Amino acid sequence: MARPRQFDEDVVIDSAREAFWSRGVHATSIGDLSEATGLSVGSLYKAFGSKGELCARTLDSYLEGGLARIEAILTGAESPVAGLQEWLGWVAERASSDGPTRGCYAVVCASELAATDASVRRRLVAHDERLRALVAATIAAANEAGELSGDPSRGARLLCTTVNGVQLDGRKGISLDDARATLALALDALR
Amino acid sequence: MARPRQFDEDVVIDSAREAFWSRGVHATSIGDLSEATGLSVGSLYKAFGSKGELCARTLDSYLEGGLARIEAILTGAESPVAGLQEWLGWVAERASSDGPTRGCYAVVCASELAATDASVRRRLVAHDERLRALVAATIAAANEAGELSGDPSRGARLLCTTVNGVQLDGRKGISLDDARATLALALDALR
DNA sequence: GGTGTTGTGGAGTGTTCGTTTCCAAACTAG
DNA sequence: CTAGTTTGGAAACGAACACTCCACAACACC
Repeated sequence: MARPRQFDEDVVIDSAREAFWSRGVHATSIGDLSEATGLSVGSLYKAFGSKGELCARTLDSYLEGGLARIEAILTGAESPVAGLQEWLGWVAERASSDGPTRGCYAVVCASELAATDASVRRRLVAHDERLRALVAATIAAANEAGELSGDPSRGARLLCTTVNGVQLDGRKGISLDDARATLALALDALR
Repeated sequence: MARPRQFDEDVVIDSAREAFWSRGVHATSIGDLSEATGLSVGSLYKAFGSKGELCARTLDSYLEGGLARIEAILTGAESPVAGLQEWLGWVAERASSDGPTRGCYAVVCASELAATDASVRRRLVAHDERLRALVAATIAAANEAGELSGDPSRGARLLCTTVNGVQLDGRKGISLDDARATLALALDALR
């Protein structure tokens, strides 16, 4: 009954996230977003309401996609420990690629927004809990298989925290080898 | 020969850091800084040149003070491992105190500025290296004493990365017990 | 093909930003 | 006391910000 959209919302969200990610959230202006997405300022506002809401959308899709990806890795591997290793390897590659402007988008949002924006903080905390639960379940399965030992929930916390730390290192620049070695050592702590 | 300053530069820097820390660097305006420090806008500019330079000063003094503190803890303890434990305990307390607006100031600067400001990045990388060297030396000493084993430089990287991760967790909110347990587990990986 | 509805994009909104300027007050040295 | 210098602070600057509005274009429906 009316003119259809000329853009794919998901594509726009991905482009916007790229912009937020590389420059930082506060340092990215609406003009930057317009340039990055190819949409005019007016269209951005009509589609997403505000800069904050657009940012929230980019974070949500990032978290959701990441969690699904991790779940696929963990459940698709040959053994629980192999799954964990594959996940950590994937993290190491992400953290060390593309120079110092990368790291984890959630980490960027956490340190820039979590202190002032309660809804972002809630989102991040909820995601952390889901991820930790996922990892803890995998560790528990590895324990049953005799591959690991120790408290799954504490182990999950160590792994997730170290993963975040490595991604923060990635923001400052870290080599693939260093990232891999650090994460492997953290996994060793659970044996 | 002229009117003396009515403020202590170090006190002003500390106040400015508090403001940057709680609100985020980009989200803190000159007006906020003027209110936090008690100095007028003009005086701030006369004394520090620009917002960026003032921020750099707050980061430098933070890094320097932190490193000195850690060195004192590590060298003043009864044994190398006791020193590491004391350091990690101190980190856990800092990360879990004062609600979700804390965490590590260096982490805030890293994720907000490191991607775009090369001089900040260099500063942070240099500090990381000095801290890792300090920790690696302590681990090496612990190895000699038979308290720990394994490669000191990799162990230092794990500890420092996990410390940063815990401080990032602190930004989102973490309990003292969780912070302590996570760091203790990381230290266990070096046994 | 006309009609109605929605998407689009650019010009324009008021606000706030970081920064500068200016001047009077405050203080020291002689 | 006086001359000389620096501080402190209010007002003002242009630029950039997030956001709005409106005329027009593009399509679905009848």
